[in-house]
Amino acid sequence: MSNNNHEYENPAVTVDMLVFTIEDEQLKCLMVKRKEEPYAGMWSLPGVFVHIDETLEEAALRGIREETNLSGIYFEQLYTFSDIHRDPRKRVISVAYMALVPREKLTFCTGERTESVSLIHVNNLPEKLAFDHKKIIEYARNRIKNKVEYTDIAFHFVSEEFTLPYLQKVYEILLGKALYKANFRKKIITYIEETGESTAGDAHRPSKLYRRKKS
Amino acid sequence: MSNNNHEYENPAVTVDMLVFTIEDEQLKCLMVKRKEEPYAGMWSLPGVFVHIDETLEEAALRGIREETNLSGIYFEQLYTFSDIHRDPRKRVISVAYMALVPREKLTFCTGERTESVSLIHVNNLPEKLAFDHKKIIEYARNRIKNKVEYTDIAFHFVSEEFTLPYLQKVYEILLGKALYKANFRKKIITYIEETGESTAGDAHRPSKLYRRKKS
DNA sequence: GGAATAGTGTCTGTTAGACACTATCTA
DNA sequence: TAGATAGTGTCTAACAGACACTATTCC
Repeated sequence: MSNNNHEYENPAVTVDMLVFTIEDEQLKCLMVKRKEEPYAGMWSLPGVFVHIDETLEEAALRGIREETNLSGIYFEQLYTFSDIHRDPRKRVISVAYMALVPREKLTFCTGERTESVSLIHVNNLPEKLAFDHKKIIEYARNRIKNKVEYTDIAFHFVSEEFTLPYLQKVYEILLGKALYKANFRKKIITYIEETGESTAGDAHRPSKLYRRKKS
Repeated sequence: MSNNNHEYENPAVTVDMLVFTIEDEQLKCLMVKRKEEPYAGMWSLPGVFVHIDETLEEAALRGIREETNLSGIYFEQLYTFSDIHRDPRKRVISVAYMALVPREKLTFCTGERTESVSLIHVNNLPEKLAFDHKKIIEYARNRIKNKVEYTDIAFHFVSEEFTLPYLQKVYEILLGKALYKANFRKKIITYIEETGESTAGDAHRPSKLYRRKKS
């Protein structure tokens, strides 16, 4: 299949997964501590080599399942990274996929090829990450921030039923700025409907629960 | 390098280029008529296999230069397509790049591996295109339509100096709907400045020439 | 002056931003 | 009733949409 003419040698293709969630009022990304070289002992995004008989989406889901229990989640293709020396071993082109999940849906476990798995606060990343993964995470961070403004991706971070104070908090975390309560509610109210239920038990007024409107 | 285990066989990687421009008040895409199998005689996007020692961007520019004179143009990565059988020969993953150019900057010539090169009206594509290129073009068409609303990509279709009536026409073509002249001007005026020149010679009021503001 | 296109003024309804207010829970 | 958080009413300025008007050119 390969020969000495570089025109006919194929680069390897990987998929790197970014699983984002919100925990402790912070945007976090699932990362794994590498067991093997290169970058042994460093944090990296979970990733897999793309098999010859699977699509990128299938590879992405396979990668996610190695460390988590996730299925039926929202994810989208982010960008394809191709710097020549992004992997010190050989030429590797990586397609990044981004998943957004509510914290309650996510449980994770250490995979075979990893030392540990953890949720890393995106605004407080370790100084050095494996490969070009810092760049990839920053790219994703930016995409999220932008899309929050003109799409409904923020809803992927909350469960089916949610309170408006919490949804607002999510928006504030993703946008990185405070919002006016009354204005936020006026804008968001058209996309949601009351479930009829409320939270209760705290020493203050309970908040109503909402779900997204189907329309 | 490769063996019988499919886990270690690499898919081939190509870059497909979409060069968009506006001609005769229509959005058009540069396409080539294929000389070789597969899909000989059919229209397809210009594309190249990615060399082991070049980035995707470098490959994209190389692909563009085979049929055009373009350099220093605007282009962005569009999406990576990975359907298993998108290429009947073998497994090929393709990264699509999209370039936007004013018609005056573009000249093109038939490359070595192609029968002819032409600008195809995007709203009136041939019934069948090679590979999954129809899907790719439609994806790009959508991206352009969306980004016109919240970015300044429309400016890439006009030359450095332009009239407001023409710029409005470009917006209308990209959005696929008519705009009110007064409202369009009010919105766009903050991003541009007069050159001091005007068009002239027609049997009507000449229009002022503008350029983009740097700020 | 007439045909044609360039360019402006303005009214209206909607929305973003800011802020002050009222409501409901538990201890 | 105090403390805490949920939720509402409203003013203002900015903006989008719609439309009617004026301006400049060449014949």
